[in-house]
Amino acid sequence: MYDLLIGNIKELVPITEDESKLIQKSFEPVYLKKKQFLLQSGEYSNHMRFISQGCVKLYSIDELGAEHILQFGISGWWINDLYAYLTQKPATFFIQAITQSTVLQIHRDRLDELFDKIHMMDRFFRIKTQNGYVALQERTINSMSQSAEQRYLEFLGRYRDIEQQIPQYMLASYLGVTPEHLSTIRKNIRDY
Amino acid sequence: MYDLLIGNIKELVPITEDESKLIQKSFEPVYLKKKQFLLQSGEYSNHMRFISQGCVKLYSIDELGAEHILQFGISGWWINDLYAYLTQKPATFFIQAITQSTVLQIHRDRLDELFDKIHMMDRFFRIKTQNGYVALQERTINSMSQSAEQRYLEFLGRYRDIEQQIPQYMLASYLGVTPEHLSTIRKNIRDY
DNA sequence: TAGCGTTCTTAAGATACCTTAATGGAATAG
DNA sequence: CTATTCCATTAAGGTATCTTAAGAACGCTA
Repeated sequence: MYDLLIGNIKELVPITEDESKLIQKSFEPVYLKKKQFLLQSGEYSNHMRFISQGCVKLYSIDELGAEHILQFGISGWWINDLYAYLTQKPATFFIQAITQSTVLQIHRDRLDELFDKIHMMDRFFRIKTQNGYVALQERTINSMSQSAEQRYLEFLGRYRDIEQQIPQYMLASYLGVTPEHLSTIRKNIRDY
Repeated sequence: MYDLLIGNIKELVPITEDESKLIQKSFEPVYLKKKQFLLQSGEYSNHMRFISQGCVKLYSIDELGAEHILQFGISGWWINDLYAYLTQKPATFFIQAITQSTVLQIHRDRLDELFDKIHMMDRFFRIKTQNGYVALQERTINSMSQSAEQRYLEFLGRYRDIEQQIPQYMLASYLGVTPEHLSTIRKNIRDY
């Protein structure tokens, strides 16, 4: 279970065997059933989270009660309400399991200890965050310059592995359209 | 000129006097006239850039020739086509001075040296990138859940210092609406 | 101070996407 | 296995935003 996590780290930075052991000891597993919450709006987010298995979603609910999915997470991805984690303020997002999932999480205090002991942990999270930033930036550009149909097709091309794990109305929420509209988009594509 | 840069770093992580000197030696100033480019699409982005003075914009141009502004940068902000910088591929974005500006930039090779010599530099960019990620995430949520008028008002509340340095059509591009539409939004607000 | 390019405004018609509502099929719980 | 809830589809009418076009205001520069 920890292999995926350690592999994820070693992919980007070198760590020693001892450091690897220390890291593993700092994470604890969380088992989630389908639809179970890992975090709810209003709670404090004191852990960094790595998805070992399954599929989860990060979303917010606006004043009108509508759900907006910011991010999906599958095996090998990190997920968090980063703002809440960093500021130690109550979360504004929800994190919920879409399928039965296993998450490895580390408490902020443990992680801060690792940051002080292991230079490469700072580097690892620097690079990870940079990559996440770039991906989010590209999504922003796409949502500004592309039609819903183009965004749908691009999502399919890039994340077919996620598309197969989620219901269509969640993809609609991620793309920023109504489920009805996504349905007509798909119909238009079918009809060429 | 370097005071703002060093202050920006010391705000987040502790560095020694020697390290501060080393950092300053690694950055070089770039002076930009109004409308001058710091980076153009197709070029390689080999520097991390800190805006010491002035106002610049980071934008892309889509297939239809329309400009989409991803980020403004003013005094004290970092700006880059991070994807191009990290992957060493040709840039897809432009960075252009809106007003006469001074930028402090560091070459990737120098920065990588700093990362190896100074643990706190990795931490500094980790935290900076995390903060940038959180800000971008909030912008994403806003563009998904709010009307153009709400986004305009929120921008005014948050970045009035930027709004005063840029023409309105650039703000329209940043908000993801046409200049004409922003104009009618403003009219509606005037008329209560 | 005149002239010219740049930016902002206004308005009419077009379009992408939303809202609501109804239906049938698929998944899930008892 | 059946009832019930959840999910995808379709369609009609509505709204936010875009496109196009024109003129007005602003700000350089000669």
